[in-house]
This record gives sequence, structure tokens and C-alpha cells, in this order.
Amino acid sequence: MAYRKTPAEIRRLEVAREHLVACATSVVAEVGWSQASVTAVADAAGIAAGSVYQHFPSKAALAVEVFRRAAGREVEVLGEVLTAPGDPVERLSRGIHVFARRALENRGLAYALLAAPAEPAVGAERLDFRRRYRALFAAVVREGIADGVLPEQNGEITAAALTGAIGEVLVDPLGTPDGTTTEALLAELTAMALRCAGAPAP
Amino acid sequence: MAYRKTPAEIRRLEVAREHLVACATSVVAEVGWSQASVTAVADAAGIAAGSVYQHFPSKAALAVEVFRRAAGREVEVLGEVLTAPGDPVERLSRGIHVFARRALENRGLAYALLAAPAEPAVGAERLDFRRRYRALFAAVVREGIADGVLPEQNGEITAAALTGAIGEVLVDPLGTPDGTTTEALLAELTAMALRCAGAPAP
DNA sequence: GGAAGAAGTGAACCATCATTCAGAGTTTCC
DNA sequence: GGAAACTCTGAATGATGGTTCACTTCTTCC
Repeated sequence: MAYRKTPAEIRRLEVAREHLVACATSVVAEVGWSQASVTAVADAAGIAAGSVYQHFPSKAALAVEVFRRAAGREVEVLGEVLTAPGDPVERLSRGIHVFARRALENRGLAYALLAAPAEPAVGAERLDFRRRYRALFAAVVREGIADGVLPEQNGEITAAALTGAIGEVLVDPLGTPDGTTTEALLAELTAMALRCAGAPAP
Repeated sequence: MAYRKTPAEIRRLEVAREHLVACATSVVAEVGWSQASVTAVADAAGIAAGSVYQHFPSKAALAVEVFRRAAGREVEVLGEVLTAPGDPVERLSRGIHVFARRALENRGLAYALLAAPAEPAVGAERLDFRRRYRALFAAVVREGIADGVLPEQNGEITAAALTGAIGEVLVDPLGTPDGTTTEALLAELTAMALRCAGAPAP
């Protein structure tokens, strides 16, 4: 027994790993998955390319971790808003607002999570992510139907439409063009979402 | 002057090129852009890899051609339906139906056009393609507003939502799950689209 | 028939990265 | 201090896949 990791050393490694994940996330948000080479990520984190493999068995594993962290945060935030107590329509409205606002505030990341070209492993995660998003929206829509404040409909389809719609609006240069402010865009998006779910006009 | 392409020879080359584009389209629809290597495409067309370069200067150029052809057909068909004479709401309904039905009938191709990971050159084409789709839907929505059959709204956002929604529904295994038939799915999609645009319930 | 020129072939070439590894530098503990 | 065990480095390795090119095969036209 001549060497055993001391708690401080374990901590140092954990911190290094966190730092790597954080830097990788930034790189992905900035240049997308396809441009985020191991070298680029390692450079951003200030370590050698080879050192990445001390923390992750492969580039794909790192990419999946980056995706899961970021996507997990988003799902969590949206989940809290959508499952809060209160009127389903009101919650839906807030949920769209939060979803879209967060995406607009970190567009690069939103694009990476929702649509950017990525390796298959990330693509699989993305399907799961979208499914979770959909499930959250669908649950609220179904509640609205049960409460009689939304018309009869297939909640899954409406939910898919909502995620698709927001994604589409964010993906290409439509977000903040000529005159439209972020607030106006958010208001329009929310209005569209409520119509889409069949909520009566205010 | 010892050699000059005879009309028949020119025709033969054109046919070969068409055949190559057609085969490439099939390969892309089946396995996606990322798996459609030059070799795979050449094999499908029954020619050698090197021969591809007699018709296109690069793989990217061939990919762009494949995309443009397929996307162009879709835009054309949708355009015809949406700009036909008649009630805007009715046209919108038909447009969604046609868009979605065609996508469902050739899901691989729809996925390739709308969402599948692809090289940057194709990505740029895709943005353009989506923009054209949006413009078509947006025009009808604006007409509906002008006619007083749709409520005031940002037509671009509604249009983006419609394309995003259909894309989302098609992309992952939600299209034809357990019990849902294609017809039921189309009906639900259309209903959702009309609600989204704010058309009064039938 | 045969010379000139084009199309077609497919193995070799080359660029790009992810991944590995031998060696240098650190940390632990006697 | 020093041996053992670990982390870190970055150049070498290897795989993938687009592109090239010397060569063969086919067309044209005298």
C-alpha cells in the first residue's frame, strides 16, 4: 500500500472533471457538436487531448454527459413550472414562456440540445429528451381536458407541436430579426401555444 | 476534330446523371446522409466511386442536388395546394393534410429533408427550404386574417409552428404506434393545425 | 481499321480526428 | 529521501471516407 488517493486528490479530480464538462458545454454551445473536437474541448479546458480519456472512456461518453447535464436542467425547470399547483392553462402558458425564454437566452445551447447535427449517441439522448418534454406538456394538456378548460384532443400531438414549434422558431434567424423584441416574440409564442391547445382567447 | 459528343451520347450522360441522383436519393432516404458514403451511393447506382466525379465536383455538390430536387418537389406540391383558389382555412387544412401525408408516405425522405444530421452544405439548403415552407403557410394565414376568418396573429410564428409541429410528429416513433392509424393521425394533426391558426372549431 | 479523345474503373492517396502509449511529472506513504 | 502508484502530456497510431489518377474501355470520325 504505497499510494492511496487522498480525499483532497479525489476532490481535485472531481473538480477537473466538472471543469472539463463545463468547458465542453461551452464549446458545444458556441460551435456545435460537429466542430467540438477532442482537441478543441481539451484546449478550452486547458488540458491535453489525452487527458480527456482519464475522465471519459470516449468522446461519445463525454458528449452524452454534456447533453444529459444540460438537457436535465431544462427538463427539471420546465417540470417544476408545469407541475406547480394551479390552473392548467395558466401553467401551460408559464411553461412555454420559461421554455422559450431560457432557449432564447442561450441560443447556442438550445440549438445544440434541440437540433444541431450530432453523433448517434447524442441523437439517441435527444430523442429521449424530446420525449420527456412532450410527456410534461401532454400531462398538462390532459389535465386541461379533464378540467373542461381545453377541448378534446390528442395531448401527445399537441405536446409534440409545442416543442416542435418552439424549436423551429429558435433554430433559424427568426428570433430577433428587424423590429421584433424578445418580449414580443415570447408573447406571440405563448399566444400561439394557447390557441394550439385550444384555450379560449383571453 | 476527331471526337464530338453525339446527341445520343449527351443523352446517355444525362440519363446516367439522373440515375445517379435518383439512386443517391433512395440511399439517403434509407440510411440517412451520414451513412450515404460516395461508395454506397456509387454501388447503388451500379458505377464506380470515381465515376461520381464525372457528374459532380464533390460529394457535397451531389448531396445539395439530391436535397434540392426532393425539397423542390415538396415545396411545389404544397404551394399548389395552398395557393389554390378558395377559403384560406380550407386551404390550410388541405395543405397540412398533403404535407403530412406525403411525409408519412416517405418517412425516410421526410426525415432526411427535415431533420436528419447532414453536412453543412445540406444544412444551409435546409434552412432555405424551411423558410420557403414557412412563407407559404404564412401567406395563407395572413389571408385568413385579412378575410376575418382567423384572429390577429403573427403569421410567421404560426407558420413556423406548423412546420415544426409536423416535423416533430414525424421524426420520432409517434407516427404509427400501437393503435393509431395514419388517417387518425392526419385528422388529429389537421385539427391541431387549425386550432393553432385560431380557426373556429367546426 | 485505327487514331484521337472521352468516360469508367478501383486501388492508392490524403486529410481528419478519435484514440493510444511511452515517458515525464506528481502525489502518497514508509 | 525514495519506491510505488498515479496523472498528465502530446506525438504516433489507426480508422474512416472523400478525392485523385494511371489505366482500361468505349465512341467518334476519317
